[in-house]
Amino acid sequence: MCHNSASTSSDRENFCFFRVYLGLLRLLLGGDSLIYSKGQEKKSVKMGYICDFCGDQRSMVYCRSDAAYLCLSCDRNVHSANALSRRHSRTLLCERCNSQPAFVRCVEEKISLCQNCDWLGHGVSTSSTHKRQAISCYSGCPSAAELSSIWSFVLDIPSIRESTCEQELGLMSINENNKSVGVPPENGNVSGSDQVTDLPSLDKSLVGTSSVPESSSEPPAGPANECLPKLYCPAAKCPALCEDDNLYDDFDMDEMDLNLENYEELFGVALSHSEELFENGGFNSLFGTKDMSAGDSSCQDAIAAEGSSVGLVNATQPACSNAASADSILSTKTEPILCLTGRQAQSNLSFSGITAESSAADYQDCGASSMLLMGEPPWFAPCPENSLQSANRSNAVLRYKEKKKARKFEKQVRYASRKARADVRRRVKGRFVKAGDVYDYDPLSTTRSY
DNA sequence: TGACGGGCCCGTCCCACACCATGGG
DNA sequence: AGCCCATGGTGTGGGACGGGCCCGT
Repeated sequence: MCHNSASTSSDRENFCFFRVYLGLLRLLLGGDSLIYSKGQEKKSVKMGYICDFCGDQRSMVYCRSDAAYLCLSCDRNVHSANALSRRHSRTLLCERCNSQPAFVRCVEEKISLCQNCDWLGHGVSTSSTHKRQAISCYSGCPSAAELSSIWSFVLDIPSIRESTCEQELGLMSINENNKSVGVPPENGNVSGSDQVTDLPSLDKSLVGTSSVPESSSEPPAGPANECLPKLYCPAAKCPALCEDDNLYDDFDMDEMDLNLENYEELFGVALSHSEELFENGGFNSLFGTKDMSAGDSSCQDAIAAEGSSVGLVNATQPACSNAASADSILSTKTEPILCLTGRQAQSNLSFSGITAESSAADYQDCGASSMLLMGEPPWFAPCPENSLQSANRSNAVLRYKEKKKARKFEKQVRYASRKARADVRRRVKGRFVKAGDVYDYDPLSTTRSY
């Protein structure tokens, strides 16, 4: 049942705005429960939020940008409205509390859990040894099958498996990047992307470091790397983003802004084919010009800033981190599929695959997330402030603003002959005058006829 | 009575646009 | 043969912005 399948595109766009407004109301009124009627609140407590859009189905995913709880059908419907809504990062809802975004999936219990529920369920019991997978965010309008490609367990979830709105698949494309956080194949037998049983390196990796040797210019070998083949970008292929710490100097905003044409290609074709481009080495073309230009200038700036801050860490990881940054443009936010045990690094884990120190500012600059404007949701891990990176970012913003201010939109003269004639034409108060009439400005002699 | 916040007004700055005659396309 | 339009410097209108003032709490 998909009662809103006939809703118009404008309905869906209006819904996005409505969700931002609703999210603001939620914040102002002090909690979700105040938004819902008593009956609804009761319902939400007992069986989870109902879909904010159709108000009928149980919500399955949470959209941060819209601050919306949606069933899968409405999720696709709403987020297929336009290119911007397709970029919204969504994730599964916690199957235990049904109110917060799922953070990991317990393989043993086959249940998706938010941080709190994960902590409550696995923190101090024998179940703490349960293998758990980090749950990826996604954007675009993936089908259940596509979701299963980023969440291997997705078909375990009946409501996803039974999703009935497949008719809209034509509108949808998933843009996953399967971003790796660089967990090394410690035991040498980690198969696929799932079976990592420890987290010692996770902490670092999630804040921008990488277990990949710095000197390596090739994708790190090993099974763990298999989760990022579409994302990895050799430094040589994206020098502006990867090569050195002087990222901002190489990052030419002018070029970016001058390539703002052809949005259709940017958001339509390029977006849906980002996966191909990654595979075919088109990463540079994506991030070097067109796709990055697709974002607004502040967004580009945010990307540059984040790229720089991450770039301080090492030369390889930025390729991934920048991709993760740019995924706000490419609509490709996915976490690596990791299997977690223990409690390590939990406090540093960031939702949606964005490092803690970068996510807030980036999203705010991009204007993409109403959640950020309204304050972090309670499940959002606290962001340890890195003063150095903040300074770098501030400097980058300043440089960008200076550059933008100094930018000259030089007029393209199509007819040089006309320009030559205009350059010698006499004027009165800037206006051309007839030949022989009095003038107050002669470009050739600066004399006046009166 | 002083402090504070919000609303209103005014001055300044900035930007976009119209205006003009002419001649090449 | 005739129409269209691009060309550049200046004036002008309107919006943005900030500071000051007033009023209510």
